[in-house]
Amino acid sequence: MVSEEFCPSKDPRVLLFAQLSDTNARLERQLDGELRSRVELPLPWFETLLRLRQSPEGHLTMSEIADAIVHSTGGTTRLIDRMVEEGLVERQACPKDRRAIHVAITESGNTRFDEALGVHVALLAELFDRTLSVEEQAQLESLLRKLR
Amino acid sequence: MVSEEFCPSKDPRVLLFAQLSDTNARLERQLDGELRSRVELPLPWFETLLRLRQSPEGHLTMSEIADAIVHSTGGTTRLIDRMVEEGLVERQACPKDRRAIHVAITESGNTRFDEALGVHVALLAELFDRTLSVEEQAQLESLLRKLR
DNA sequence: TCATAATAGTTGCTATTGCAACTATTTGTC
DNA sequence: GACAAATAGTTGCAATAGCAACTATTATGA
Repeated sequence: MVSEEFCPSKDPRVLLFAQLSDTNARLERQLDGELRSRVELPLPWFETLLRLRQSPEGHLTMSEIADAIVHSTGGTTRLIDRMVEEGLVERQACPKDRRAIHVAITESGNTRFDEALGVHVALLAELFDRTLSVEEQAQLESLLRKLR
Repeated sequence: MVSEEFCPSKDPRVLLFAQLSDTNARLERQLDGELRSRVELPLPWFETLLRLRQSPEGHLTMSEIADAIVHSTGGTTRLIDRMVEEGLVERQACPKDRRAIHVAITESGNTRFDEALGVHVALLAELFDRTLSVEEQAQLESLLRKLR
């Protein structure tokens, strides 16, 4: 029995972080499960493909991917290894810097990603629209962006 | 080059989830690093101790912990194994249900947690207060709670 | 220019986690 | 009360990720 009058474990910032972490963990778990069972694409693969799609050049270096998906570079090497093996992305030489490697989506990767995106958007629409208005969603996005 | 006019990978809900996931990942990474280097307590251990502290009874069952920290029960078993080995928590028989196990913080666990909480709160204060007003922090917490 | 430092990526090793199968106990139903 | 179903927890196994050490290439600067 440790509860006291003044309890820093109930500091509003501690609770805010706990809420952020918890909400995100549940969301990611659900999305990951859905993506795996419906299109056999783990969430980290999906996120990687998403970033590649969002990139104007159509490719990213290993380090850019690592930063975008918040992985170590070592972890990213293995992740891309697996995705290459599955034929979703390919490594290309970077003409400007021979240390660097461009990772680009393949045709097959584009197809798989489109399927996955459908599942992803459908589930997000379901979850977000059920609990938050469009204005609240925008507000939440804005607050998170500030925080980052 | 895959960018098109109409691009569902820029759907506001996709961007909101990306923002949530990214913000959380960076925060967790920083907190984990800080907790490990300053008090040698990985973030999942900290979160477990936090939940135990917040619990009115002073103890939780394995399943309650698993749910609280969003882990599988198998993963939670191992996590608690390691924490027991480190002397931070202990397993106690549950008098009401012989299948269940009560996990409680030890004295040593309380001490370690208090140190960790100091580090945790300091870093959160730094990060949150630099980017968000108190009202915004409350607003963010409220939106996340709704979403969960 | 040449040496030094910084950067990009990979690899060996280890730690953590999830899933599915399993045991033990409790609950529900007839 | 007895059997089936549900629940609590653990374990074997495999997958994923991080860290530190390493190679290769590029940038810096005396």
